[in-house]
Amino acid sequence: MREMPQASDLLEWYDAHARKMPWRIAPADRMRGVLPDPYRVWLSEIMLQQTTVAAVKDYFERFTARWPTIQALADAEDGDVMGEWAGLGYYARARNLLKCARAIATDLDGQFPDTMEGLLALPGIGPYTAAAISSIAFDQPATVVDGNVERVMARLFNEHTPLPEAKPILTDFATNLTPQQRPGDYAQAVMDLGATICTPRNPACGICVWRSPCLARELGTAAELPQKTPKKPKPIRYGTAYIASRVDGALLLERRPDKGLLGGMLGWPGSDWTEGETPPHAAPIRAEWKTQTAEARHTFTHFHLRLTVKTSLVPMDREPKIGEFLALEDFRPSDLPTVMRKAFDLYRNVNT
DNA sequence: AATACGGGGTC
DNA sequence: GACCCAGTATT
Repeated sequence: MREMPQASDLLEWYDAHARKMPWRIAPADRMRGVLPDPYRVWLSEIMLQQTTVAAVKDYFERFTARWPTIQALADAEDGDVMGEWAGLGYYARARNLLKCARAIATDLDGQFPDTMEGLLALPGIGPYTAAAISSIAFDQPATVVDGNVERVMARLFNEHTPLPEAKPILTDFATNLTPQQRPGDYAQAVMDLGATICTPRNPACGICVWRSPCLARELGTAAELPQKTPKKPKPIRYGTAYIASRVDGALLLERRPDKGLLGGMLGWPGSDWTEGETPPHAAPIRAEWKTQTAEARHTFTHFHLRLTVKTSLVPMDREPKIGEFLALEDFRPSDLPTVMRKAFDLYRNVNT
């Protein structure tokens, strides 16, 4: 009978090597019974969906400084929250963040649910995040299964079934390893292991605490696991964005509809983005438009975009057909999603 | 079961 | 630049 990986071994490694993060309570403090604020756990876990710790850190600091409690966030203006989220991506997360904060403030007396069922009922909280909050904030033995855990389990048990088909199998492995003692630290420990030792490429098997029970390590298959079904190539879409500057410095912007790509975010008015060529469209305001030589290039989840940028200087009394002028002092490029900021950088380079 | 949905890091 | 990474909601 093969030896099984022991949660206690992983916890011992974590006690010595836990990464410091602004939302994390150190293992020594957790062992004294200190638990983190569920609000901070929730906020960090939403930000960490599909996003690295390095990318999240500054956003987390700014959010918690500006909105220290769930009630403060629930009371925030939509545009302020979307602007603070700008650049972090997957903007439905920010829309759901507000929905969730308001639901908790309004319906739940400002208290986070401490059950999986209660958490899963909230907007933006799926199986992973519910388990993360349950284990990290409430120290309940829920099993987190993110990409790190999937990779660690696939390697420990040499599971070659490709994802996403393998998900239930890997979840089952992960569930069986989850301890009743210190489940919050354990959850953070497996994810730390995946992020720092059991990495996608060049895993550091030589210094892994689970080195000896790992089947892939023994068989030399670690680097090729987990298997994944191949992804489709990204098509190229084309479009045009219009940056109109009024003589007083105000800029013509529009709030994008709450659904779909970049939903709820501020952006430059423009055409739809389609394959082959820019579709027919009208300018958002009557003006003499100058086409920038360089195009803004940006890659989204499922397509590449080549955005033509047209700019103009318009007089004070001209009314836009689309969007609103935003005073220069009210405009911060950091409120824009990245593709819109790239377009603005193009405009700025020729107007300096 | 498949698709929509960002942005950053690595090579 | 091409390629890799990774949760939730919707359909």
